[in-house]
Amino acid sequence: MKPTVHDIARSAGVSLATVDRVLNGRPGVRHVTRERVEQAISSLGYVRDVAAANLAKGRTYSFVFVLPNYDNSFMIGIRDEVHAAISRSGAERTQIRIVEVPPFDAAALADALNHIVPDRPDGVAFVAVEGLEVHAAVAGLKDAGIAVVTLVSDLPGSERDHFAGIDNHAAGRTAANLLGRFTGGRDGRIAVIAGSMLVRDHRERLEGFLAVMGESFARLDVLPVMEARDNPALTAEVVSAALGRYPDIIGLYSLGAGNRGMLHALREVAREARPVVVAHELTATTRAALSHDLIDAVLNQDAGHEVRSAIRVLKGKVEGLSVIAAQERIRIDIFLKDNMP
Amino acid sequence: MKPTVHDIARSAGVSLATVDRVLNGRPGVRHVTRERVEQAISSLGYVRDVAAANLAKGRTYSFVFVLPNYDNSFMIGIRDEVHAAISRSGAERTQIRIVEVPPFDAAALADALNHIVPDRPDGVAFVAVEGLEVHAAVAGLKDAGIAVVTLVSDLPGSERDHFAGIDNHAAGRTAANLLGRFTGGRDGRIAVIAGSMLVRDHRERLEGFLAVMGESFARLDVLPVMEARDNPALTAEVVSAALGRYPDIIGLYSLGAGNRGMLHALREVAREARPVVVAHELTATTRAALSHDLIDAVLNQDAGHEVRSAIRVLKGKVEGLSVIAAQERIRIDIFLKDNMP
DNA sequence: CTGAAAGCGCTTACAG
DNA sequence: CTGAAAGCGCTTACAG
Repeated sequence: MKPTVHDIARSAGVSLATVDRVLNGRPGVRHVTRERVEQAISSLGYVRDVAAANLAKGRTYSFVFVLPNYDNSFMIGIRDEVHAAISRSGAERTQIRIVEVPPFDAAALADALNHIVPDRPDGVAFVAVEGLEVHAAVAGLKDAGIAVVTLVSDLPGSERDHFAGIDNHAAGRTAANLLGRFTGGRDGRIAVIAGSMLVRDHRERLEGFLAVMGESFARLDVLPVMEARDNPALTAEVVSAALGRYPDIIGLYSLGAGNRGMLHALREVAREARPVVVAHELTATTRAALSHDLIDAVLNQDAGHEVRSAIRVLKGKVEGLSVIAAQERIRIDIFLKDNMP
Repeated sequence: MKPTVHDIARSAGVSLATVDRVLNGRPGVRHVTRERVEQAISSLGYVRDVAAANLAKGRTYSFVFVLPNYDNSFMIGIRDEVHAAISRSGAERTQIRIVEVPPFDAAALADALNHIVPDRPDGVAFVAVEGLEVHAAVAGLKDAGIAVVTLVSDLPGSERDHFAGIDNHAAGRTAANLLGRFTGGRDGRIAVIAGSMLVRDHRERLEGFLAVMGESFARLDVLPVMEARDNPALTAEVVSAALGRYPDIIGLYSLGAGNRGMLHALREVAREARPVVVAHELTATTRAALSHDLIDAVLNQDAGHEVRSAIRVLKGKVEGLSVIAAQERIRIDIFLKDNMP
C-alpha cells in the first residue's frame, strides 16, 4: 500500500499535524522533530495525494484573465477557452474572472492591471502590449504577491513569471521554410501582410521569416511588410493593390489576423495566378480556405493549450512550484488540408 | 457555494446513502424516492466532485498494456510513456502492467490477450496486428467485461472500444502533399520505403499517399513500395539500391520505422543529388536528420498523448462514460526543422 | 428500500 | 513546539 500521512506519523512518532507542518514546510517544528519526520517520509517513499490535499484545503484559486476585446476568431477562441475553464471551475477549484481591455493599448492595459491589484487575486494572465507602463503594472502585481503570466504575446524583460504562447520567431522561420519550399524553385516576389509591427508577436514572426528568406531563399524577393491592423477591409485593399502592382508575387505570408480580408482579395485572382499562401491560426475561415486550396498551410497555436497551460502555471506559482518547461511549451502546429484536426 | 451530497440529501429529505445510490445508478431505491433525489440534483445544479469520489472509493483501475518487444525508437517511446504512467500510478489510481509480445505476430498477440482474461483487469490496451485469432481474443476480453483499446495500430471491425492512434490514411495524404510540394514542380520518381504491408498502419499510409499522388501530382512516378521490415541494414540496402538504379528519384517517403537505415543510405549520396525526404516519428534520429537537412519533414504521432488518451478512455469505459471524440483525437504533427518542439 | 456511521488522505483551527 | 479532533465531498459496509 502507498504510505499515507498516518504511516509517517506513526513511523516518526508524531501527530498528523506535525507531519503536515513538515510536509508543507510550515514553521513551528523543532529541528530534530523535523528531521525525524523527513527521515520517515523518505524511508517510506511517501508521496502526497494532491487530490486529497486539495479536498481538505477546500482552497480555490482566484485568477483574472485580461483579454483584448478584439473580435478576430483567434481571440474569440481564447475567450471561449477561458469560459470553458470557468465552467470547469468547480472541479478545478478555480475562480476565474475576465477583464476586457481595448486592443493594442498599453495605457489601458496597464490601467486594467493596476486596478486588479486591490482585489488580490492569486494570479493574473494577460495578453501583453509593450510599454513602460505595462512593465510597471507587472511589477506592481508581483509586489502584491500575485502570480503573473503573459498569454499569446509576451513581455520579456518584465517580472512576469511565465509566457504561455508560441515562439513567434520560430513560427516566422517555419512560415518562410514552407513558403520557400512550396514555391518550388521559381523566382518571384513574396508579400507579407501583418497587423501591426507594434505588437511583439507580429514583429517576431516577421524577423524569423526574413531571416530564413535571406539564408535559404535568395531567389525570392520579399516586399516591404504591409500593416493593415488586422482590419478586413483594409487588408483586402492592400493585398489587392499589391497583387495588382506586382504580378510576380508568387507567395504570401499572412502573419496577423487579417485572413478574411486577404482571402477576399485572393478570390479575385484567377486560380492559376494565385500565390502560395501561408497564414496563422486555424479558424473556420482558414479551415475553409485550406480545404478550397486558397491557403496552402496554416500555422497554429492551440488556444485551449495556452489557456490551460496558463492556469496550470498560475496554480503552480501560487503553490511555489517551478514550471516544467517542456510540459508547458506551446507547439507551433502546421496544418495542411489533409491533417486538419 | 457548490452544492454537495449533503445539500441534496437535505433538500430531498433522504440520507447520504440514498443520494449516492441515485447518483451512481445503483439499485434498491423506490421510484418516488429516486425522483425526489433527481429533482433535487437538477434543481440545485449539483455536479459531483470526482476527486472526492475517487478518494472515497479508494478504487484503483488495473490495466494491461500489450506491446511489441520491438526496439525502434517510437516503440521505445511508447514503452517509456507507459512507464511514466506507471510512475504516476499513485496519483492516478491506476495499476498498470506491461506484457511484451513479439512484433507482427497475430498468434502470439492473441495468445497474450487470451492469457490476460483470467486476471480480470479493468482494461487492456494493445498494438493490433491483424488476424482472426486477434478478433476472437478481443471478443473474449469484452465477454469478460474488460475494456479494450487499440494503440497506434487499430483493429477495425473488432469489438474494441476505441482506437488511440492517428488517422494513418490522412498521414499518408499529408506526406504526399508535402513531398509533392517540396519537389517543386520537377518531374521524377518517388520511392516509398515501408516496414510491412501486413501492418495496417503502414498499409493505410501507403493508400493515402498513393491517392494524393494520383490526384495531384501526376508528374511524379511512384515506384513500387519497398518493404524492409523496419530492419536498418535491409533498409539501407534497398534504399541504396533504388537510389543507384533510379538517379531520377527526387522524393522519398519513409512510412515505417526504418529511418536509421534510410539515413545511412542517404548519406552516401552527394548533397545536391539527395531527394526530398518525408519520414514518420520524431525521434533522436529523425530530429538530428531534420536539423542537418537530411530529412525535410517528419510526421509525428505523440506517444505521450496516445498512452494518456488510452488510459483516459479505459478509465472512462470502466465508469461507463462515452468517449469525447474530439478530445481523444490524436493529431498528426508536422515538424520541419524550425518548429521542432 | 433506507439510514447512521465510519473512512478515504489530507489540512486546519484550537488548545495546551 | 506539539497534538486531538473535526472536516473537505464522497462511498461503503452494516443494520434495520
